Amino acid sequence: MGIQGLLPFLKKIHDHVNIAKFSGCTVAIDAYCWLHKGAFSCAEKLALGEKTDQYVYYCMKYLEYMLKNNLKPIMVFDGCHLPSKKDVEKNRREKRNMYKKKAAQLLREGNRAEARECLQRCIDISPEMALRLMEVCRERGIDCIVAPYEADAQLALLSKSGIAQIIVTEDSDLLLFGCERVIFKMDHFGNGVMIEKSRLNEVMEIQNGFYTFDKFRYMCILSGCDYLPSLSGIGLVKACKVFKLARQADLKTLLKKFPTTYLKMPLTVSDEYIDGFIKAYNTFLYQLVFDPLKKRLVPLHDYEDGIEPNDVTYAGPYIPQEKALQIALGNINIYSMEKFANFNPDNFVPKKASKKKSESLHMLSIWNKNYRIRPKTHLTETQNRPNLKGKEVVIKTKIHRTEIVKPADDSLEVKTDGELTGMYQNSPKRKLQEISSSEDEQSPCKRRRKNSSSEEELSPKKFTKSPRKPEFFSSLVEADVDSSICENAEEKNDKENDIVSPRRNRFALASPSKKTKFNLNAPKAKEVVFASSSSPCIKTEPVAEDIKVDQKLEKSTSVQSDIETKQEIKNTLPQLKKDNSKPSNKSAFSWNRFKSSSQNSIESSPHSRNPFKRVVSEKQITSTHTKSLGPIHKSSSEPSMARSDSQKSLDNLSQVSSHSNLYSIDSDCLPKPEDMDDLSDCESSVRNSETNNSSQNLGSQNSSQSSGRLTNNSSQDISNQDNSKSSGRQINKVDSCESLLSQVIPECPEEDDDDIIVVKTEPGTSPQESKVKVKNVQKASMMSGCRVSGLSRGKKKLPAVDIKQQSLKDMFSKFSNNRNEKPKLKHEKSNEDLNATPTTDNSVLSLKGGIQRCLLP
DNA sequence: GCCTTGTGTACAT
DNA sequence: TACACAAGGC
Repeated sequence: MGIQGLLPFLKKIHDHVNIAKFSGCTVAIDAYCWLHKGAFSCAEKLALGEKTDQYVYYCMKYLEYMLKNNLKPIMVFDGCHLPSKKDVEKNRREKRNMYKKKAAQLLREGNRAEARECLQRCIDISPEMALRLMEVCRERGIDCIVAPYEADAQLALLSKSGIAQIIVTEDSDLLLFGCERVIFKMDHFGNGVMIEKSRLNEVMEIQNGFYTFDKFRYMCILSGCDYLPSLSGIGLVKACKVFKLARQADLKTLLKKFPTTYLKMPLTVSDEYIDGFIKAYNTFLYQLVFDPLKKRLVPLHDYEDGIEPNDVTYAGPYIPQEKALQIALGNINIYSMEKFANFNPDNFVPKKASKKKSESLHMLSIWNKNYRIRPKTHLTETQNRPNLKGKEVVIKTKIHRTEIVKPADDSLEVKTDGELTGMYQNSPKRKLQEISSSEDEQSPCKRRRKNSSSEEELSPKKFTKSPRKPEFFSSLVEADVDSSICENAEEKNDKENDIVSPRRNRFALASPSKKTKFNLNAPKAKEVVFASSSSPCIKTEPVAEDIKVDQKLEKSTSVQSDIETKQEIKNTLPQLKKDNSKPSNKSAFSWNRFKSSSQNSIESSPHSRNPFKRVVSEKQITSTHTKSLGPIHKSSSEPSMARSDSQKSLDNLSQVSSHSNLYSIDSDCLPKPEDMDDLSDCESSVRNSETNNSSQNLGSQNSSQSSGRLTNNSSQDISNQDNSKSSGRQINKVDSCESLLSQVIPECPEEDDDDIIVVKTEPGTSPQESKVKVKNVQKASMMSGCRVSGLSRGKKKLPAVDIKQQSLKDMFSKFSNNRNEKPKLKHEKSNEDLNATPTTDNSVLSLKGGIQRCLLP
């Protein structure tokens, strides 16, 4: 989700680049983004449980481009769900389930196109899919790492530690985590939008010296992030205004008074919101990540004095080191927490890795003992660009043919002088002139700014248009530019100029009108605390729940669902030749996960706690204060608020405000690592209670199903479900969904002898009545000359697929060719027949469009 | 008029 | 997941 509207908000500092320019660098990639996009193209197959590698090929296209351009990609995968993000994940899961139900309903109604849309919306990337991609990547010599929690934080670690110089993602959160350079919206040809951390101040328009990265982070959190919903009526613009005007106020006081002081809004900020704010901030700071070089689980940033790991378990409960390593290597299924691979980097030899041996140690695998981080000198040049004034240098600049300036109707349009000037200045020829011209006294930064407005009007692919790129990248990459150039005296001048250059902070020279009204010397003690905690600004649902409990409960629910499924199959499918009782985990449409996903029984767990409920013990207050507090009313005269200062000022709040223990989130309210080992008892008790609940519900559900009626408004039901409903109700909901799908399974009046698969249509009906046959599949496939998914020609039986997936397949196939005129084949009915009384005969034939192919003359 | 918020749509092939 | 757009509040 990220920060809503952040990327458009940062448009001013969008830098259109091609990643090939970073040749020789390491690129860390948010693998989930590509997987998700790749899965989009094969959503149906995934939903139907068919084997496909389409999403792998999709990702490899990007990676091949990078390898070709001498980049070292590191694929970073998501790990366990973070307790802080539990609500977000739950909502996503519910949405996916809703769309699954909707898809089934639409298929039943014959609306295949819309059903496909729904299936695309309920794409879920399973650990198995991630594993498949990892396997292919490793064969190609590409490093992969699974984050203990969020890939975002893991990517940030790679950036922070210097392992990766560039991050590729679609998630704007990466900027909050502090990544130096992030490329968004990258296409297969490496074109994307780069945002640099060092330029964020240009957007916030904060006076020179008053900007800190923390302010940017505060702004984003205030506007609403994954860990904290925004206050009503507060978006990025208003949040920016607040931190633009605010100077030395400590955070808690600032949050209390900002609506009236800076925004003139009648908004009351509750203490709960402020607590949530601090937690969100800490989650960005201290989320647990895996350091591949130390091979240890570490917080993204070192804990400040006064903060103990147990205080911030919402940023990721501790995981034992060996387990964390196995997760990082991709050997543990992060859903089931069971081992499902056995990758050992010490023994592994990639088969298809590039044979070209690099001498650079930073190009080795990060798991290799000889791996070394790429020297920083190459990249610092990008920040302190050499002043080329008076220098004669040879610059190699690759002109990328990918840029096509679409003439559109330019020729027909009447251009203004400004536009024409802009076009001229942006023409490639002109740019080369600019670069090579030593007479141009403008700094690269000034040129860039000058042209930025006209760039907007020209081309959708602006990356090659930016006049800053050639010298920027040539300094970074091309060896022809003497790197020592930036070490001479002129660099010093440049640095001095940089202070006032627009590159650093174009708003640094604030006009008098922009002067802050904020009194820098106002003592914090005088800040008025607007005491009102009654505002229902934020949800106070538990977030810091133990992830282990979550996983175990999820598992236990899925065990329960397995039991139910098996029982159903036992009762209704005596003739089933293969055991389908265990739904395929490989499917994005996995019923196992579908069922387990609706669990919210954790809320009823004795271990679930409300982190917002604060119980402050005297011991904690003492420890927090003695450890972390500086002078209480220290009024810094320094304009720049360093992180440690802000941290201290935050700590000070706990004394000033009535709410003590600001930083020390009460450990009594949060699960501790040692708690995690004691939860197995909880698991069994919860499982038992769920079994009871579900069995009762199952009974009632069956009785309602036996009436032969569909709960037609089931999709509405699910969307209207109150989150606070009991676990029993949740299971009921799942059952109702199951019933829906059981209803969509087609019936066939005919009987035949070969290869019969029987699936349940309705509970209570006899197997004989509910038989649906797939007739002579092999014959049909051979006759038609088409390939039937999952069925080799030598085989006679259908592949063992989940029954409900099979039913969906049937539904799909029934409606897949409705619009296509085609002659009848043997065993095949007309379209009208299909619509009237669908049979699975056709479904087998028409899978994967095989019908069309076999009809070719 | 500015800003937030909700809805619809594209994403790949 | 992000963007574009429209509606609605202030």
